[in-house]
Amino acid sequence: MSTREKILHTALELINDKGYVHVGVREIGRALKKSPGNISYHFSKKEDILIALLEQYRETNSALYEDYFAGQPSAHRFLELMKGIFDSQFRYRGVFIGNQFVKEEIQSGNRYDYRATYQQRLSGFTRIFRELRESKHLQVSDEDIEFLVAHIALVGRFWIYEATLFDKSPNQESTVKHYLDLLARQISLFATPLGAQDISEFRVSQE
Amino acid sequence: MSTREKILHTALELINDKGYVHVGVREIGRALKKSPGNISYHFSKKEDILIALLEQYRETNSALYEDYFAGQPSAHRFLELMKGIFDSQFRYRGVFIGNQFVKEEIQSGNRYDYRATYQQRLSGFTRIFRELRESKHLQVSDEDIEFLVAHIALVGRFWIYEATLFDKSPNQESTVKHYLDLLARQISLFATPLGAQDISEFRVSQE
DNA sequence: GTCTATACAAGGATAGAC
DNA sequence: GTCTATCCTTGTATAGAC
Repeated sequence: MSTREKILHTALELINDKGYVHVGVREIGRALKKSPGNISYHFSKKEDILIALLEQYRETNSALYEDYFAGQPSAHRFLELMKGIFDSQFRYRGVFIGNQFVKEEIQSGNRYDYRATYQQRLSGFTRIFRELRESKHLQVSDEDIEFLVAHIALVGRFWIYEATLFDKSPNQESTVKHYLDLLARQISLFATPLGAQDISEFRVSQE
Repeated sequence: MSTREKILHTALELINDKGYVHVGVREIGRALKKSPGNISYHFSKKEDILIALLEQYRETNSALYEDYFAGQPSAHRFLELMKGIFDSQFRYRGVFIGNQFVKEEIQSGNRYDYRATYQQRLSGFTRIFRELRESKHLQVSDEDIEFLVAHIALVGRFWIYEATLFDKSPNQESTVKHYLDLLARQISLFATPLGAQDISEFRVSQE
């Protein structure tokens, strides 16, 4: 593992544990028995570490979406996709939580074009729901789809904040299960009998 | 207005505008033509300013809940309550957004017992939905209520994060309207004809 | 190209004079 | 209640060794 990769690995662990603002450049160096200046050599700004982690996260997710779109649309496979995304968000939780910076980076769009990725994700979800309508898993109007997409955009982004709000280090399995369950119940409200069966099968498979 | 109140007022403005981490003690002092040491005299730690603002926010909200529970339960009045809460969250948006600290304060529970307040709010929502069932506005099982409460807890806390994610200073009226609308649509899914009429009346009144 | 040592600036916190 | 002076930590930049 290169020094750069080691830094990212250690930084993510520390950030998940203590939060971005409380992890100093000196501390990352100490954990790796390197000098703080060496960290600066690989990442000239502390924020650059966060950018690199965000990039890793985005690549993981893009692969998950590609997998989904390569197969047949179904409520079951959609929930599997969401489980993959939630697991990956959990792994990178420290990157999202409690730092003004990610927000600023998103707003400035200088280095990490989050806005474009986000728009892509939203149209991805719109496409997913339209396909689930065509495949008779969901019975939804265009307005319903808009509503569901807005819902997923919010829940899918902020569940991890809520999960770590009262519990500093929650259990990944039960936490992801809880929020997936909420999501499953939400789309159940628009499911056809076929979709409902698919969803209940998924929920059983997660027991 | 006492110096203490002036500090809180100015700090909230600056924090809403620039974010907590980017507002320095020296800067608050400069805006008030006071020395930084004087700010420290009134609030020995920068975090204490945030605590005091959280306290103001909580008091505003408690009054709103009391008003609601003093009257008759209805879907319309419930949405009015939520509008009051959303407006107040908007006013204090900088306090919630982009700082690790509020989270830590919640977790430690040293000075600001957020956990207890939060639990109160959750049982408040459970009560509200049970009453709306009794008054024939909603047709919900106990499981549905649990689901709706979980939903409101998440959306009601994090909509303001989402709203400021891509837009640094969003328009209060249209933003609150958008998220209230999502909320109205969500409870519409469980509404009786009476409740549905109540909800659509509310939506019309917000045009 | 990789790393260490070190200097500098900015911001929160504190002691003590008035 | 208010101010000045000072300390300490932390992000950042750079000179120079290997």
